[in-house]
Amino acid sequence: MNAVTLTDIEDLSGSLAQRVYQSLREAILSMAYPPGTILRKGAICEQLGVSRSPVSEAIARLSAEGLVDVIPQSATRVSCFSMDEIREASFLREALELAAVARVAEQRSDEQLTQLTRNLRLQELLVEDRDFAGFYKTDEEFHALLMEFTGFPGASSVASTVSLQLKRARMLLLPEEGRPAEAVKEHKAVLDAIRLSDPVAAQSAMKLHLGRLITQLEPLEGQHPTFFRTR
Amino acid sequence: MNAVTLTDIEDLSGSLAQRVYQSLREAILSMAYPPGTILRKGAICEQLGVSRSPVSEAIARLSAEGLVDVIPQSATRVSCFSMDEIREASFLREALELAAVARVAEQRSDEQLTQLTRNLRLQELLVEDRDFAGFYKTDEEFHALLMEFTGFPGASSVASTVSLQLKRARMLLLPEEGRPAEAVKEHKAVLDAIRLSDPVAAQSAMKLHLGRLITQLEPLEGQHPTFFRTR
DNA sequence: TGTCGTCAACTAACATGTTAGTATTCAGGT
DNA sequence: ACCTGAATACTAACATGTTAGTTGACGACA
Repeated sequence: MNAVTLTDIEDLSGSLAQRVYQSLREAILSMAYPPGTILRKGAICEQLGVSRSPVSEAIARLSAEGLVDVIPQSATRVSCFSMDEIREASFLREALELAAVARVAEQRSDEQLTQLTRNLRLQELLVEDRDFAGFYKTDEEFHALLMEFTGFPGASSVASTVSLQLKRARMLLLPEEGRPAEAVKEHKAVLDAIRLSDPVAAQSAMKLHLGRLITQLEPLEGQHPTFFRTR
Repeated sequence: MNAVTLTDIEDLSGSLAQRVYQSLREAILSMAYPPGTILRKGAICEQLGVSRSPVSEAIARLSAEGLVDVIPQSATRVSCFSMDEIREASFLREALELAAVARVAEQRSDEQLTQLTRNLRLQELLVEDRDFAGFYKTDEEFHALLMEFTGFPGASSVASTVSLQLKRARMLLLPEEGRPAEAVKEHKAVLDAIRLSDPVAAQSAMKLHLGRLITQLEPLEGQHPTFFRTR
């Protein structure tokens, strides 16, 4: 059991520890390792063909990001969701994205506007083709572009780190008919406000958009009780 | 040379790695290890009387937080400031604190209001006594309280992680006559808006306050060129 | 004298051995 | 049957040994 669910680290670049980290992270975010799964260092070492050092470092990082809980001298398991943490992540993400979108609306370049427009066009095409996986990826890229266009290179990674739990919880959402099309419309509203250099309008459009996600996420606790921390 | 500038890990709690991390972090933030200082794992192990494992883990964390730069297979040094990074940290911090203060203004409890008021009173007393170190600490506590009172336990630590570079750069500021008294006034404006449950006023008061810090920090690049990354 | 290539010394990165704390199991007693 | 506690098996945490990449110094050559 527990066959090779980890992506081979040969395909990745960087230090061993870095590659192990990416492999584990991918497995956790994709729910290949569902919440509660116990991670055995020994098994991971064997599967990936590395020693315990890089695995330990990777797990330490995952622990810092809240993706795993390590119980001292005992075990380390994939962390369960908690609706409180999800709300917290949503709050933090909203704070960052609202600040970003306002800034971008104020001082975007034409080139940046073009890139965003192109991305949005792509979103429309993908939804039309009912390629939801592709849309999902392009959606994330849209938000990442906005963070990048603040001119602060680290902002994007902080935002994505802070919303890791959201990204993971989102995997539980069943593709809801018509939701992607709505999301595109909301993105469009954000982009229109940016085009008009109207930071306030951009913020409220973005706030509306982000509010939808947390609304979708709320009922999850009832639907997947086993994935949530019992209080 | 390079005498015992590290606080003894005996005084701290938690795992060894945790204690080493705290000790190093303290040394870097207090500028006992100024930017550019080369960290030798061997020397640190000797000073603290531990092996390389916990030291490596600690350095990995510091690296993730941007406090040290690791040059693969070669060396690890305390990271230099860059004004771009400082501006980025300021942007991120502002995003988080504005969101927090608005939320607190909207849904604070009376107990929380009391705690903030007590803190502010203490600030006044410390400034009156010209106890600037004490004021500095209470100032940070004020901001930490606001993050805590959002009801999101992790928000406070995210905010402080994000603004680590600000905290460090602030150590370079010479105590400017009258600045603490002004800061107290600005805090007071924030608190007044919170008392009146006026999120918009609270945000603009906070924005004003945080803007002051970055203004003070800007000239630092010229005053301490050796601490800044050369571009 | 200046430049290039080789070599030695040093460091982070990785592998592996050891310790100590935790949880489970199972025997013995009630 | 159920509670209790000692012994055991397992894990993370820590220590130490090994590898490999980088840097800087030194010497041969132009």
